[in-house]
Amino acid sequence: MVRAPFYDKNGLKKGEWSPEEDHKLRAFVEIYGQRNWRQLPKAAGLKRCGKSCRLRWMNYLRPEVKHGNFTEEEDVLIIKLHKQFGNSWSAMAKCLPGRTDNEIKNHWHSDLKKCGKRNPMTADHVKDDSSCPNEAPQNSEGQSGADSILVVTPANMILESSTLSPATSSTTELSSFVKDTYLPLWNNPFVADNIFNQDGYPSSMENYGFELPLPFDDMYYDDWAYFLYDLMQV
DNA sequence: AACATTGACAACCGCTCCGCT
DNA sequence: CAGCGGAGCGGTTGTCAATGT
Repeated sequence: MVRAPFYDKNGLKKGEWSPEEDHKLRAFVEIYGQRNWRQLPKAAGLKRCGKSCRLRWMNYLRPEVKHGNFTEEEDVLIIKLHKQFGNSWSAMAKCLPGRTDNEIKNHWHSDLKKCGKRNPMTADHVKDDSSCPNEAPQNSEGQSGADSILVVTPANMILESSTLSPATSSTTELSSFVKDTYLPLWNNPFVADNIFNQDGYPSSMENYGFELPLPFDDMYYDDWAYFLYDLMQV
């Protein structure tokens, strides 16, 4: 299913990897770690270029890489993420533990793309939905899309709020309590960011002039991110 | 049964980014 | 600040299997 092995003019092997090569690469990386990919093949006794070794490790040999079919949940998430990130496969991969950018890209081109065409409703359904709170695309100025608000949360986590942000979406359905208490945080993301200490746990809110009956006491920053994310869905 | 088409996926290629000197 | 090298990323290709005609 892949290119037959061959040697290029520099004597470097290309094409399909043999089990023996896989074994050498895996053993070497597990002992010495992922660094200096250019030197690695020589040190590991592989007649491959560093790039090829890196790719093989990242996409296939890494223990955390999941092999096998994508689940329905993963499919839905990928469609949502594609709405959010476009073709930033690596960003999408960060939101899908165990899946590589290459896998997602292949899956998209071979399967999900045509699903979107076939069923535009699916695409509409996920429109403007921020499905991954971990990452958001930024332009060179560190901003996302023109109409977006960037919410920087702990650990440099960035939430992109599009038109669905609480400030602009169906606020009528947003309880006044939530609006009055959390929207100031929403609109002051850097304050929100500071409520967490370096370990990712919340510091005292009174330090920042907030008296919130919060779920914060035992709220880790991930929870906080998802809490904001949930607000966006209101 | 033979041939053509499509799907799936590993791997390659070229470009960009980033850190170091 | 510029140049260089390594790493990472996204697009593309090549090949085989499955399916259709």
